Amino acid sequence: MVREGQITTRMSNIASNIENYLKHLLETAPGAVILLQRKELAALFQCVPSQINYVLSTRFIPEKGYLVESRRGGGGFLRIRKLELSREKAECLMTLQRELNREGLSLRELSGVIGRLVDAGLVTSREGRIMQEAIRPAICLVGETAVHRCRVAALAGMLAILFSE
Amino acid sequence: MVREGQITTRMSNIASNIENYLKHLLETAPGAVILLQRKELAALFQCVPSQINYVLSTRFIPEKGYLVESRRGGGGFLRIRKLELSREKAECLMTLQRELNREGLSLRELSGVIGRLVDAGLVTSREGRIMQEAIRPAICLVGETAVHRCRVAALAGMLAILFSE
DNA sequence: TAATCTATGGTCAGAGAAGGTCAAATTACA
DNA sequence: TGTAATTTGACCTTCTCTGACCATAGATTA
Repeated sequence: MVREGQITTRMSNIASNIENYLKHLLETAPGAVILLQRKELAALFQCVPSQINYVLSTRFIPEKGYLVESRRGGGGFLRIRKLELSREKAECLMTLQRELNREGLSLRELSGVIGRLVDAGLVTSREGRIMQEAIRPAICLVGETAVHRCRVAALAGMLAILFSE
Repeated sequence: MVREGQITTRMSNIASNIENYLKHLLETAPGAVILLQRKELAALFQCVPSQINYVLSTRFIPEKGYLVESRRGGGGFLRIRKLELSREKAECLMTLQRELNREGLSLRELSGVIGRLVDAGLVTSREGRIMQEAIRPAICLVGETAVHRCRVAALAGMLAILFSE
């Protein structure tokens, strides 16, 4: 459980080097967006490509204010975006997301987070319903294709909300 | 994931280049209809003719609001039309929802459905971004099993979207 | 008119080009 | 020394590109 500012010793592992490199790129990038290729980045740091995924999945997550998109196949890419948030918003977001990562968080509690956003006027009630639908547990999500099925179910539910108005 | 039209930068591949070219033509074409020949387009982009079919069948599909007609033989042609979908007609999209459970539906296709809703004015662009985030494959699911993490990741991503505005 | 020729576009399977996932092995740290 | 973070590679999925072969429309000719 490493927190910024507590690190006194080494930063000399590949993951941190890549992290720093990407953050530097993001700082100087117009729009705080960078576009790159996994294998090139891996080649640059002389590591296996999956190392890049490790870095992205541990350092460039929404909780930390980053959004990552990607595409496979020829012309594939990774796009990393740094969200530019005001101080208050960033803090509020942090708080909420810290809450999300607590262990054993129930669906009801997730749902509660959305409810509070609506109450606070940060999210319209319609947006709130869309989000509720997105996290509603879809029945029959057994097996390995669970994640994709989860997405399909979420989208189907969101469509239902949208069309019910 | 990637929603066409929101992309600001992209890795270059032939398919995307052709896609952009055609969309540009469509934007400036009276009646949102263009008429062209497969082999000429292929020659323009220095690719095999079937590449054109690939682009048409992956990017200019009804789900994304395009209609393609063609004719073979001498004087053959391709006609591509961008459909104007009125809000009233949007109930057609209900069919899409029925098709969401079709096997082999890719994330891009799911994403395309959302894009279509935005285009149709059924969904605000902000709502669209929320929804895109909800179906994006959580890149932070490494080594975890899955569905609940997926929901948490989706909500985290949606929060990030909401706070970035 | 029927047969044939020629100019198009269509289909499909396979190769190639990315990125994604998982779990075991290793390393760093408290 | 035990736990968490990192590193790696085998294997998977998705997207793109190509070419051989197919189908059709219109023009030409017998």
